[in-house]
Amino acid sequence: MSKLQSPRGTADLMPEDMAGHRHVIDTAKSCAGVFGFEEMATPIFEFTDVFARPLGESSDVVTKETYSFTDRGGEGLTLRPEGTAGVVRALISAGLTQTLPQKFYYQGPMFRYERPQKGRMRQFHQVGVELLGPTSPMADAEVIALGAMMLDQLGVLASCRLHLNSLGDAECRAAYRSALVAFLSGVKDQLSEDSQRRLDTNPLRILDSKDEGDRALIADAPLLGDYLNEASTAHIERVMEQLAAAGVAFERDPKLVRGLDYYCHTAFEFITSDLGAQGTVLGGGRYDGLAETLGGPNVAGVGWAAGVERLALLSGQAPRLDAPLVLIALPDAEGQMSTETQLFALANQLRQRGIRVEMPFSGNLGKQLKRADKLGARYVGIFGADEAAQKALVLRDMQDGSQTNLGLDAAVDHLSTLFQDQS
RNA sequence: GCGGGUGUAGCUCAGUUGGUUAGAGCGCCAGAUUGUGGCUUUGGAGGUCGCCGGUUCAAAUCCGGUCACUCGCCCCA
Repeated sequence: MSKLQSPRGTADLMPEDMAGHRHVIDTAKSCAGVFGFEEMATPIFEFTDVFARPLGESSDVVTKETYSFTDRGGEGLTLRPEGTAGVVRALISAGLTQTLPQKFYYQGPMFRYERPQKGRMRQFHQVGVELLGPTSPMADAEVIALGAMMLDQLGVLASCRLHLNSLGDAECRAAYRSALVAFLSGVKDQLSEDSQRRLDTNPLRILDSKDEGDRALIADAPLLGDYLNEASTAHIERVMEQLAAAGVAFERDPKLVRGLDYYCHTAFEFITSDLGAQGTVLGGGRYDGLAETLGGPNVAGVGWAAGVERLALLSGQAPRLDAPLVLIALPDAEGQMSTETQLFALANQLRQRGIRVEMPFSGNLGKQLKRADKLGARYVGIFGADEAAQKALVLRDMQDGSQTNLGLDAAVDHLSTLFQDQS
């Protein structure tokens, strides 16, 4: 086994992996397009503040999961751990806050310093969408419907459940938070070690604890739903109504809390049971305060991100290259390889018409036919001394072994139609 | 950062109570077949047994450490 390895938590995308990856990205992009989301990209690193401020100084993502460094000019930079903050920053930078709404789709690598396990890497990839401007619940519903369509087209929706919750606006979220902290502080001694720590850093997260003891305590805790004000209740009800109308199945999950500070109102996750502990396949929510936190104007927003690796693991087979035409050159009458040069010219003409053509680089006829078989070729063209004399190409059908002669003049047109019919 | 599991050929894996030259299947290369693939058959290449140290006459095997991968916790896509 070689000692040469990529750094921990990173992985090469070899062709078979890349096919699955590409399939997810292409599907996401085409679904986004139907909803009017156009692709954009932001830098892979930003000034550290871009992530530190909106994500919450104390959030785990910022305190222990970022790849941060100082560059040669002394700037504090951070490899992006998620996409939303960068997109909103770009919106503000470009002055697009004057021309709302804006709908963006993006895709690319993200970086989090974590212990890797299945479906969790230090460099991983996300596809995401952001809908900026509208405060309407329909924006939430639109974004969720888009996510559901993408998952459906990838064949993973059926094994996912959509969990939906409202975190309320800033006002009722704060009220609930203090009520929860008050309750939990009373039983602090009985909480798990992790949850005692979370009481300070992210108390809402305790609702989602996997510790048995915690779960029992939480059963009596105040519910977020009881603290929602009228506006917040109306908002989430409207979202649920529209999702139902669009045929998107969901379940209200009062314990769903997202880890990043900037979320408000609608929060949602599509969760699968097929990926061990890393069940969240797509997650997002509304983040109305984010733009202001970054120092921009007040711009509402809602969006989600989905893990490309996780989706690729779930969605199975992805399209690969078409079966090729294999052209085999044999020595001409003088024992030279002028045949190869003629075939190369033919290959190029066919390639210009979009046909995949392979010419083995060496080997006798037997070897090259074997190679053609491995490449999955249905048709093989053979061209040697006899064929050169007749100005013809032997076309072999690998399925039944039959062979026909094809005049060189007609070869390009004939093979073009043959391969177009095939696909 | 914390716990569990696993490291033997390119891949999937055997390898007995420690014993002499470490195996199989698949894959790869070549011959049988110098202009005809798949099937068959014969042969071949490919291994610091993750790494370092220890115990022993003797270590892939036992012990310690370390690294990597993996599963779970934390957190999240």
